[in-house]
Amino acid sequence: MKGVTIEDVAREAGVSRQTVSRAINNKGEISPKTKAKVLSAIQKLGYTPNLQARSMVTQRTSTIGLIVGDIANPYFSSVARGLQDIARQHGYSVFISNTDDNADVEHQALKTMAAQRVDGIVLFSHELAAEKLMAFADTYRPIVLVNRNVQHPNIHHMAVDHGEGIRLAFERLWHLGHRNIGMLAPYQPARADISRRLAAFESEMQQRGLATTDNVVAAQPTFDGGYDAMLQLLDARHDLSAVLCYNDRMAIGALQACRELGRSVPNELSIIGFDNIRVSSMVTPALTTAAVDRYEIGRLAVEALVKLINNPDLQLERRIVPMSLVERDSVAAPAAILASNM
Amino acid sequence: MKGVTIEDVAREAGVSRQTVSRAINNKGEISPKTKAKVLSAIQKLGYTPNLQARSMVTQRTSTIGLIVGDIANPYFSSVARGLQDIARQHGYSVFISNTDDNADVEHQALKTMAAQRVDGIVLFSHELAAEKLMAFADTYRPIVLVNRNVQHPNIHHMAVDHGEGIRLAFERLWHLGHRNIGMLAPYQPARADISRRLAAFESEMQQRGLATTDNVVAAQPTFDGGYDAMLQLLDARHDLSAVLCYNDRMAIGALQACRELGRSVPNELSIIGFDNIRVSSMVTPALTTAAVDRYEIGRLAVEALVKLINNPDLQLERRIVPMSLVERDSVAAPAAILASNM
DNA sequence: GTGAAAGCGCTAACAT
DNA sequence: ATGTTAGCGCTTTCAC
Repeated sequence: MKGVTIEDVAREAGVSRQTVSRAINNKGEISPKTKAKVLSAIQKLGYTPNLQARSMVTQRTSTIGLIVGDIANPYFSSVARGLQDIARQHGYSVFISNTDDNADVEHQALKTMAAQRVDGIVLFSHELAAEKLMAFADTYRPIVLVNRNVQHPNIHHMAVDHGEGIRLAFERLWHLGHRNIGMLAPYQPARADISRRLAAFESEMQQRGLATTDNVVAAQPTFDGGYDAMLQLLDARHDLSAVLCYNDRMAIGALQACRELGRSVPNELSIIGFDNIRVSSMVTPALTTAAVDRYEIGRLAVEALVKLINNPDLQLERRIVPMSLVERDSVAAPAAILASNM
Repeated sequence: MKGVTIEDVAREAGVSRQTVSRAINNKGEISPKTKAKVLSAIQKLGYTPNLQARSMVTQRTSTIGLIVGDIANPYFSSVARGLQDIARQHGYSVFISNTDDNADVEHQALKTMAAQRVDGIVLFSHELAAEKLMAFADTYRPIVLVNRNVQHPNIHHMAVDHGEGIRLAFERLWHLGHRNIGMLAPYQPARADISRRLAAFESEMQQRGLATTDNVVAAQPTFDGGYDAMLQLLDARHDLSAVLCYNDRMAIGALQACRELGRSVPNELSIIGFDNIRVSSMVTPALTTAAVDRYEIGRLAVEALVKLINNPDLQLERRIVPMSLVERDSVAAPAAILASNM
């Protein structure tokens, strides 16, 4: 443990503590000569300012908190990376806490962040009751809440536009000439991300005067779910030329089903996933998929947070994180079109 | 921002600050009645102790630092999760910092941790010069250094035994009856993990009187490297019944090569990877692979650290993290043996 | 341009 | 069993 304090530096340099403080923080008037003297004393003694002590008086800790479900989840770890990079650029260190989407743990994590007096919090929380969250926000500094809506002056919002991902995917298919498009998705109206993706699909279809009977199959959002649903869908609708999937795991299951059925992807059938998980680029054919830039989520969140820390009264617009379509090898023009071009 | 201090609580409860402190920390004598009074005042005011202020006097911050190459790397994010879970059990919050394996950034991260006065650091560092690391350790508290050896009283060690992973894999193959075993690995003597895995393989072979000519092929540690190397290896040695790979990516490339060659895995050929990356369980056949429990690395690291924080003079033995063989579907008894059993 | 005094919120040590 | 005093390391305010 190092015991070098500002006092030691002051003595070494033959000045007062305040002068050392000025040299460190580039604040107030100080002669270049004195400053150099102080800096060399700091160097000599290996002094590192004690941020805890500083924060006692400035009421700022230069720390922020990130609360996620599970940092081992690649989604969150990418968000964390983006957040940390930008936080560091702004001079903040970051505390990370995992909740496993448990309400009590979420609450506990918030309290721990408060005890550490972090300057702001980026929060992924689905479980904590809105009133508890609001009660916490009453007593605390800015919070950036992601993918959830709880109105409070200290809570600012960021969200992924799930519908946009589906729209991008749909438009790509439409543009290529697909007219018989199906979708594989779980049926859970309570889950916002699921219902939004599904609603976006139905809305795209209806806008183009396409019927949505028989071309949506519900299943678990897993590899097996996608596999089973795909068999079922192709059985009901032989004419389908493209299938959208709620997530990549289902899409990869669907790919497997096509392989076993001998339906070539993308030549006979185009498949699009959602999320861009790691495996998506490794399956054959590599999966085209709609995705958010997760690093970008972290970046945007911390930039909003820093603004709010520096200006607590600011009211930021709900920020929508853009999505994009990662184009790989599971999508092509429908076979009919290809044939007519020959 | 909440302004409730211990003073406010004391006034509300009609006691002194010290009594409040005692109630919070369960230290010293305090009558149950007073304690209850204080606790209810805390509740009423929504008081949260200021850890920064506490740490000023206790010289403990209840924080630890984790410095890794990249938290978005699933390896590190699993380590981080294990570390955070156990840290929380011990009452520590954790700062995480990424270095991208850059020496300057590693140094910077250490300095930031020092400025935050973390009580201890778990460090993954390959690049920072040993002398700079030692100079830092001179001035600081306990450091647990993973997979690297820098002798210093404040630095304690933990390492993955790469050789053990290969030994486990080799023994499994041997036990099944394999006698013609090859290996795919990069050739980079400077990288400790590579040379240890290779050395372990050669040592296992020699111990059993097996020649190691022609059955090791060097290649990049990638999917393509594994693919190419496998073609080369099978061309040179038609009799091979099993192949060990430096990592899973090479192994998955090797799997692909076998598929194209029409050599069935595991019936004609057994393949074992190393690391247990996510995809390993998703390829066909699912890959048998040697792996460290990454969560366990985090757990062990923080437990060592906590011991050291509580007893700075302790000198801990270098801790070896156990490996295990994750058995899936890419390994079977050699074809010859299966045939003779029919 | 520099220094002295005050105080951030808390606990250790001593007093009562 | 409870209160008082002092001080952790720093910056802010106000003198000089």
